Amino acid sequence: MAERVSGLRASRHQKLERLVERGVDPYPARVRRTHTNAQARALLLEQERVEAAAPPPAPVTVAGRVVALRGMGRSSFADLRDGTDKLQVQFRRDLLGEEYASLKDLDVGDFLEVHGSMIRTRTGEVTVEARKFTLLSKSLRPLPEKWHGLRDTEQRYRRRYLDLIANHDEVMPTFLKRSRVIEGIRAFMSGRGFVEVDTPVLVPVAGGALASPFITHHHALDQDLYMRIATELYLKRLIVGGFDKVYEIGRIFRNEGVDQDHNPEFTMMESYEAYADYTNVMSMVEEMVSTVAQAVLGSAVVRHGEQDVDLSPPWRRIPFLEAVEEHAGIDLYPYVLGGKGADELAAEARAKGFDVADGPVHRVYDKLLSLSVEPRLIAPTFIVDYPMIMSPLAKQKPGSPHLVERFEAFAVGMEVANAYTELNDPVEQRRRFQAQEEVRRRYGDEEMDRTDEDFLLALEYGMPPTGGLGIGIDRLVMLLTGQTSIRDVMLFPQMRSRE
RNA sequence: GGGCCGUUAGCUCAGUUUGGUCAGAGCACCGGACUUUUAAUCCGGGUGUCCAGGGUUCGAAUCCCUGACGGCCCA
Repeated sequence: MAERVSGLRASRHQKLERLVERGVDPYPARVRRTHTNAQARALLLEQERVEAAAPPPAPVTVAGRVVALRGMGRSSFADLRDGTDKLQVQFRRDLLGEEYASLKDLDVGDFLEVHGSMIRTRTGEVTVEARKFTLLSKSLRPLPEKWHGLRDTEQRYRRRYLDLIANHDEVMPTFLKRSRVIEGIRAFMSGRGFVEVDTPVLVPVAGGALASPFITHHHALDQDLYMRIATELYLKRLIVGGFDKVYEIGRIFRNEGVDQDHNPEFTMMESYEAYADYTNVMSMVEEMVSTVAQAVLGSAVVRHGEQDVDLSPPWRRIPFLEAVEEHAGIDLYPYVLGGKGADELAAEARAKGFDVADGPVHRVYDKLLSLSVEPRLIAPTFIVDYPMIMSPLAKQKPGSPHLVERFEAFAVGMEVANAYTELNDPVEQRRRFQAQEEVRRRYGDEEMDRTDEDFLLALEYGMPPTGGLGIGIDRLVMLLTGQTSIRDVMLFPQMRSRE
């Protein structure tokens, strides 16, 4: 029973019916491809290179999507695209006979298998001269326009497959690079002796970051569970268990807004290295990012708007308090020492023209950093030594009781990494969690770290001094591909459902 | 959460200021011509829930209200 279709789609359905009437299977199960488009092209080039007099290469069978059709009467051309290349096909009535007429049931968007010889046309185009062709899959919808592609951002994100087809040359390379960035990170980490692990996504306590979790429920256990907001606390349990170097690349879920560099689910790489501290991690990050850039782009220099940004080590290192002092003109030291309070700081910040709300002091610190410092950090920069209140999982900096050994890495005005010398003192860790709970109660702020008793128990068994790292893969891909929206480096960014 | 902008044919977009030959163009598609095209070309054809729902009006794509979705900026 055919779906009732109207307008532009009707003609494709009519073609489909004609094909079925002729006994053609519009969706056959078998493909007899002998060469990818790239291989077929290479075959001809190789033959031309070796000797013009050499025997012509044997016929090939290629397959792909018809992305262009040019009818010329007794001869027609199609462009066939597979995952490797685009290849022209010529159909000649004198070579195809009766079969030539069935071209009229072919549409742009159909998948086709073509058997024929590799030739060069008079204009020099490498071409398959068809002797036989078989429909592999009938397309029932017209594709977006060939000149402008698909411009509507909403459609590009909601129907990414169309974006990939219509804007192939712009969009596909970004996602291929994304894949190679992740490969590059794995190679780098593996080369340094790190072991890749998988830890739970569904967790009883959403800890390890200052963020709101998604909540869900397990029916059989009759227990609420959370989607992880970090992998940190599980990876540290593994350090307790005796892994010296572990990392995980995985999806993280944070119940927060959507904007140009936030998506509720995103990909993070976290690593933990025993017997290391945050200075070792800094060196590793510099090296990793420039190595991956080199591997994926062939250069450690990326383009950001009008300027070149060199990712080669060493990166600039600026203490947190100095950075805020320099860019915001506010001396945070009295606040960090505890002499002055959060409301006073918020008032001072507002007096300097920063739009910050009253709230927990760590929020004001964070706001000042993101308003005054972050946008100016175009060249890769480490901000180091954060106020302790912002960083409940980081170890105190020796000699600076209110600071911790923490850094964040910034580039092109965006945070890309966060790392600590990990706090491994279980008594102190409990105290820090309690301080977080305290702030949560006082301000009703869900974005505070949560006490994870099972994690504290693990720490009590003893964790070696450890350097830990979290690096946002999506943002790293943005940095390396020059994209300014996280949606353009995620295949399926979060969108509101349409009703 | 606030502000601004957008939503019209399968796609890319005009048309909204000033309500009335405003249902339009290009590509795509359909019919015809064409044996070397590659944004093929030439001739003919408009295929539509103007985002949705209310309202104003003799008359609404256009003005007003509400809502949906998206983008950008701010928070």
